[in-house]
This record gives sequence, C-alpha cells and structure tokens, in this order.
Amino acid sequence: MPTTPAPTARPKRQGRRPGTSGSRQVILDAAQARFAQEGYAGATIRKIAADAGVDASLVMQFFGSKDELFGAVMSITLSTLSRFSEAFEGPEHSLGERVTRAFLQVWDGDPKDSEPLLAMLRSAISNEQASSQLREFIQARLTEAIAPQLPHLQDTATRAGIASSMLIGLVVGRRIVKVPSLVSEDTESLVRYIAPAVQAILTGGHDA
Amino acid sequence: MPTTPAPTARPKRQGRRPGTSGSRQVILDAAQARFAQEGYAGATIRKIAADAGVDASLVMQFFGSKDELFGAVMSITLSTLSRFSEAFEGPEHSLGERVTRAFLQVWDGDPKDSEPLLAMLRSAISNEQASSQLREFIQARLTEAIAPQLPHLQDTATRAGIASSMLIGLVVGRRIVKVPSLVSEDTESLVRYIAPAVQAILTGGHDA
DNA sequence: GGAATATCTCAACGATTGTTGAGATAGGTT
DNA sequence: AACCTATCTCAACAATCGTTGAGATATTCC
Repeated sequence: MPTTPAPTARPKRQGRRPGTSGSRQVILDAAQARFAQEGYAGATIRKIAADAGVDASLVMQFFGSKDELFGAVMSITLSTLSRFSEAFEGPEHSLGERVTRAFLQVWDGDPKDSEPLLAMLRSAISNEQASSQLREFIQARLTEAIAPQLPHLQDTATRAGIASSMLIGLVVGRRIVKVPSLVSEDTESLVRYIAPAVQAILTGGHDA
Repeated sequence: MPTTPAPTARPKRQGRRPGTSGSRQVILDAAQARFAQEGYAGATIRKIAADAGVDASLVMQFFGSKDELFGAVMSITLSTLSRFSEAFEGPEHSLGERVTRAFLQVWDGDPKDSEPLLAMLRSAISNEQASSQLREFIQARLTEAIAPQLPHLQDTATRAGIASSMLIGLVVGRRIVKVPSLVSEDTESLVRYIAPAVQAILTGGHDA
C-alpha cells in the first residue's frame, strides 16, 4: 500500500499558487474595454495584451482562445444584465418610465457597468455568441421581467421585445452612432420624451 | 503647327470602351450583399471578388481600395434614403403611422433596397464613414423631412432623432439580432403596436 | 537548499488581409 | 492589317491575425 495520497483526496500540492499576480484581471479589464470599443472582430489579442502590459501569449495561456476570452467578458455581461429585473416592479401606470429610466441610467453610470453591454452590442454584428446572447436577453430575460407587471395582457413577449429593441436603438444612436441631438440631451430629459412612448407600447391598446 | 489635337479638346480616343463587360456592376452588387451581410470589417475584397466570379485585383483596378468600394456602395445607400422624405407628408395626427410604416416597409421589400441600408447599419460599428453617414441621415435628412410636418414645435430635431433611433433599433432587433417575437410579427401588426408610440414622441407634450 | 508549480516572455508558424505590378486577353479606331 | 485602350488574371508583397512551443522567471512546499 503506497504512502502517496489518492489523486482525488487532499491534493495539498506544492508550488506557486495560481492567480497571485492579478494579471488575469488586468487582461479581463483590458479585453472588456477593447471589445466595448471595437467589437469582437475589431479587438485583437495583441492590442488587449498591450493594454494590459503583457505578452499576447499570456492571454492565450489564461483563456485558451479569443472566443473563450470573449466568453469570459460575456459572463460578466450576464451579471450586469441581471440587475435590470429589480427595477421594473411598481404601479403599471408608470411602468414605461421605470423601464426607460433603468435602461438609460446604466449607460450614464460607471463605465465598468456599461462596457460589458457595449461590448455585447458592438460584437453582436460579427460574433454569433454575442448576437444570441443579446437575443436571449431581449426575448427571455426582459420579457420575464416585464411580463409580471402586465398580468392581464397576453402579448407581453411582443410588447417587451418591441420596447427593448427601441430602447437599444436609442443606445445605439446615442453611444455608437453619436447622433448630436441625442448626445446633447441628458438622461432625465430623454426619459420625459420616451417614457410615454414606452408606456404606450407596453400597456396601450392594440387596435386592428 | 502640329496636326494632333490639343489634349483637352475632342479626345475622340480610340481603343476599347470602358464598362462594356458589366463586371463593374456585378462587383458592386456582390459588394453590397457582402457588406450588408458581414459589415465593413467582415467583408473582404477576396470574398467579394469570388462572389462576382472575378479576380481580387480587378476590384482594386475598378475602385482603387476597399474604402472607395465601400464608398460606392454607400452612395447607392444615399439614393435609397432619399425616398423616405416623400412618405412623410400628410395630416399630423397620423404622422407616426406614416413614418413607422415607411420605415418598416423598406426592410420587407426588394433586397436591393434594404441591402444598402443593412450594409450601412452593420458597418456603422467598425467604419467611420458608415457611422457618420448614418448619423447624418438621422440628424439631418430625417429631421428635415419630419420637421415641416410639425411647424408648431421647436424641438423637432430631438424628437426626430429619438424616433429615428428607436425605429432603427427595431430593425436591429428584427434583422440583425433576430429577436423571435419581432421576426414572427408581420409589418402591419408591428405598425399597430409602434405607430402610437412614435406619434407620442413626435407630437406628444414634453412635460417637466 | 532543492523540487514542484504557476506566471510570463520570446520567437516563430501558417493563414489571411489589402494592395501592387506585370503581362495576357478582348474590343474598338484608323 | 496595325494600333490603342480597357478588361482581366497571375503571382507576389508586407502587414497583421490567432495560435503554439520552449524556456526563463517567480512563488510555494518539503
């Protein structure tokens, strides 16, 4: 009977411990910023590595491939998205305002919150992973969050999908295309313009 | 006094005439489809040339560079955009419906009409030319087309910018991200959902 | 101190990109 | 016919991409 412990029991390994330098997090931050700024196709491993002050091969060693690195950034995105749901509860007559404000406020806050979403938006055009994630966010997450606020309607998926797409379009116009009349307007002013429209989509009658 | 004519007067040149093979138009069509499907960064000269059944260097000979080829496709886009303006005239109480329908109908018609716009949309993320063109379209063209219909309002640029961005977001959700609940809905059904919202943005009161 | 393990750099690979120059081919003029 | 011009192909360039393997450096346990 050997004295060496079983492989599964108490590894108690010796040697250097993983993740002690913090470079992994620095790379992740740089990747998040690059993906947000240039999208999946535009961002390169070499530029991300340069931003992090690290060799490109180290990025590969940590994350395996560009796709897996992007996947790591996207998993951060998911946690950011989950914070939307909480903001939607309240009286139905002001649902449009709450949804609109929750949507717009994310993009005016900490870049560390908006960057993952920008990365997903910009990459949705060139990367299937980002595209399907954005699709699932609009279709499932947002619908699940909004539908309970409208228990008497049957077409909540359609209404939520339309409202979400239009709000995302607003972000595209304001943050990516940079339409002057949208950039110059502050969040609360935009909410006053948009909230009634979102309210009409979510709760308005659907006349034939 | 030489018998040869002056360089600027009556060229009357001999030799083969330009544009007799039609390859230039075939390349332009292939480029339009590729830019629409994969955006500026994703589309490559070699793939475009392969689609057109032509060598890649011929594309360069005709258009000079990838940027100039993209510029040629964008100039087609401008002519497509110009047809928007005509659809907006009419009574103010139904302006939202006309704008919404005009917007959505372009994407359900002939691909030769929607492809240039899709190319501009998809490329706006990776190419400054497409981005600034889309920005100018939303800010100037659409505002100029909608403003005359709302002579009594002062913030028409803001209202038109918001409405346009939201409608573009709808196209992004329906044609690029492919949100199921938007894809399955037909144009007229979407118009009934969206027109009241667009109407609210364009003509609604802006309460403080 | 060694031994083991993780972090990190260096150099290079194969593929793909936009682009270029030379030359072959086709069509129009005299 | 000869001549000119435009169309088009072929081969290759330099740059950049993601990715890989080997080795140097740092950290932890014995």
